[in-house]
Amino acid sequence: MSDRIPITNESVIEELRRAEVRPSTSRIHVLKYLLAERNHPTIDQIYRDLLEILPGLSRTSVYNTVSTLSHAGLVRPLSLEGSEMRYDAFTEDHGHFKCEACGKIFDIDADISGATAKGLDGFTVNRRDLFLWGLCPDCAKHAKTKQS
Amino acid sequence: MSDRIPITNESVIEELRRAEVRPSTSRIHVLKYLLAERNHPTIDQIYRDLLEILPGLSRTSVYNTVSTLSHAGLVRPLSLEGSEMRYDAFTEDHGHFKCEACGKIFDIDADISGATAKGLDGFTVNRRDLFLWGLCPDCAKHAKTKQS
DNA sequence: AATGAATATTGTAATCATTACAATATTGAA
DNA sequence: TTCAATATTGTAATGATTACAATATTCATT
Repeated sequence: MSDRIPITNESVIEELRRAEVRPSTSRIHVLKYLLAERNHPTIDQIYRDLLEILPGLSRTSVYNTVSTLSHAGLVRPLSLEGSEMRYDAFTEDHGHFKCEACGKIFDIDADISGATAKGLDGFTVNRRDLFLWGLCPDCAKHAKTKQS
Repeated sequence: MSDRIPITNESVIEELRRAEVRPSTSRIHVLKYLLAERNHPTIDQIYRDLLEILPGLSRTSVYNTVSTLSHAGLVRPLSLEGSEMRYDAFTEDHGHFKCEACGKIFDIDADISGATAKGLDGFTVNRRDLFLWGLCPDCAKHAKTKQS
């Protein structure tokens, strides 16, 4: 999609420092992974993919890292179903579409900044997300006939 | 808030039949509970509260019931964080605000029907939800000074 | 009202994601 | 290079959810 600035270790380290997070090996790699892949992965996906680059990596470390990055505002946790959390390094306000057939998650650029709407006087909004569920174009095509 | 039509066992049974769901005891009580309380409860909350009325109730039964009701479109599962699912019997499109301090969930009537917006050609949208996180008025007041 | 096949519920035992925690290793300022 | 602060590891809990077999309930039909 949009491959703007190349994501280097150095640029990731800078981003971590800016957020006052110590740039340890796993933090650098996890954030870099999320920025590069944009795949809304689960902890396990991150763990398995990074294990090839960082042989000693532990699952717990991925949990800790992602938690640190989330608290620092560098990563946004997504909870589109009960089972597993997913993580997104794009923290500008945008929405997410989850295909109920293939499970893929798509970013959607709906404008939800205005959606703070009515009946929210006195509420402080820190984070917002628009979630849509349905069928992605590919799965919609295949399901045309055999709808459940 | 809006106590419109009184929720009777009979009205709930009718709603179940309309959705072609057999009105068993736990289904009637779970749906009635959700319609009456509007409290976005967890499975455990439903279980504990209904146990007083239905002494033999099992947690598994609440899981099954809520799953059946969800599939029938009578109940909407909410996943605002990783830990536990919550359930809402109001299936018209509306949003949810979760207070990060007290954990309470508020319904918000933001208009998200239009939010299907750009870049979604070919996508079929079945369900949508707008989630907001932040502080509710009460907690915002208390946190004025001691912000984390 | 009684019967019986289809379906729902129960309760226990898995499973799976996440967290707690103590031991070890790494980071970065001095 | 040294050292205190902090991060990572790995194992062992925890907590939500699911699988499943035994039992009970529902409801259409007698």
